[in-house]
Amino acid sequence: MRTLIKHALASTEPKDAVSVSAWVRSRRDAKGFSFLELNDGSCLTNLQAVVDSNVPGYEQIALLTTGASVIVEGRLVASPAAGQKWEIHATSLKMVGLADASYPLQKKGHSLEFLRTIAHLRPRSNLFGAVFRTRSRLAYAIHRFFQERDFVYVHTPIITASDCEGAGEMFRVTTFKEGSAPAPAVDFFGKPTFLTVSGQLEAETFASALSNVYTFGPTFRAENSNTSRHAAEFWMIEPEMAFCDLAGDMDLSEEFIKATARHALEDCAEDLGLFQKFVDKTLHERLAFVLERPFQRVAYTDALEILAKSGRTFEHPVQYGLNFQSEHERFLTEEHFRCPVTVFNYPREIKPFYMRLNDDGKTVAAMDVLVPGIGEVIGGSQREERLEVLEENMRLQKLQPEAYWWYLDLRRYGTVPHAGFGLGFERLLMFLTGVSNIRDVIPFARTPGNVEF
RNA sequence: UCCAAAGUAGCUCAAUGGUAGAGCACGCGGCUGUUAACCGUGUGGUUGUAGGUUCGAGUCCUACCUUUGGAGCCA
Repeated sequence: MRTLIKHALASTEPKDAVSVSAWVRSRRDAKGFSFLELNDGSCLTNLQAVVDSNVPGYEQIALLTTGASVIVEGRLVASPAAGQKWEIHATSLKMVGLADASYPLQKKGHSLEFLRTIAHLRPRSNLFGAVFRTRSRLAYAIHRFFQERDFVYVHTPIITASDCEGAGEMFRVTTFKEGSAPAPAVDFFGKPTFLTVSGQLEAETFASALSNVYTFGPTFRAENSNTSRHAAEFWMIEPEMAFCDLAGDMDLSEEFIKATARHALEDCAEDLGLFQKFVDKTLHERLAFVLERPFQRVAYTDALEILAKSGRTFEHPVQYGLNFQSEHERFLTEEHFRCPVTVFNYPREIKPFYMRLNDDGKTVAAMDVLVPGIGEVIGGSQREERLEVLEENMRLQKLQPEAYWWYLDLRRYGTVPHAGFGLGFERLLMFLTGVSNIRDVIPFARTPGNVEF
């Protein structure tokens, strides 16, 4: 039976018979025997196999170059040399698949740019193995976070007919053949359809029945964004809570960030060690800081004042009614507060129609969580639960209420104050791993002009 | 999309306008409980693409392509 390397390495005693199936990371030949560094992706650390020349299969040793796949059976014993606690002394060696000289991954380091061009092979590298193990563990942690708090997981649709969700350019979905342009009325769905840019509106319907819900799924934006923080396809997490106001929303967002940071530190310690060493020397310090301190909460107008009084000259104006620019967010999180910052109560004009109008009549109950290094990682709000106010908002933003009849129904039948937020999973991963390009935390990145693999 | 920078061997990088090189990878030989093994040796190039300037272009100019960084949009 196959033993995963992570379990072999975690062994507390020698074992007479283990079988390891893995890929060769490197081979070192000695007189009469060879060392094989084996990795099966179950953990960062390799298992060293010692293969004596009289072991069945040794005649193929010269073929076992970096990248080849093998099955090694043998005894797990304490290693006499420094560098590893356990090693396997082979009793049989079986070559499964060769990797010829064109195998592009070397034992030495590669640039992230090069590895992106071989996205099908990069999970075999130390860094990307660590990134994608961490991604998996965090996805699990996120489900656990919500499930433990009695949130219901809702699968909101990928295909939508709402063409004005207000969250960015959308991809068209059609069954029309290339080059043809018939009317949407005779297309598959009988109207224009798109890939979702957010599951929020649908999530609100379920929150209005099941109280606390969340979505966690793929999301699409057709923006021509060429940055290290944007992808055309990404995964978004959107909790939505009934009978909840903005303060409760901010509480949950802070709790969420802290829980995922704690989980990463505890559950992905080995992989985080790699990130700390090779990607971001301040990673542990930053995560510990996030865990220890409450996030700073500052109203939009107060944040404006901090920026205005900073003595800094910013490239973009600091003025009521304008969104914060990257330089402003960076100043707040990286220089002024030096920790995650939650900015709330934004001017009504710069936020979407569904955000709840505050009593001042000028601001809405919106909040953005800004983190050092990444910028905005969470955007959320208390939703407008009053039918008349919501309809007025829609008219102000030139939206047609009829198109949102089902969304408005929530306000007609047993409306409740409710709130939620959206969070980009990849941006969270960037924050928790220190990896600075979104293309390196998603298995196969889709960006303008790039859909290979 | 805008601004800036960069594209040279499979990878990482050198090369005053004057004969394209090194390390690693890979091949061969040697040595060794090795561990990014080591020593010797060999293979490896339409210098991103297309034009232009020049006696001569990897090097200078123009356009395009790609990548990176920053900006906008946002998650």
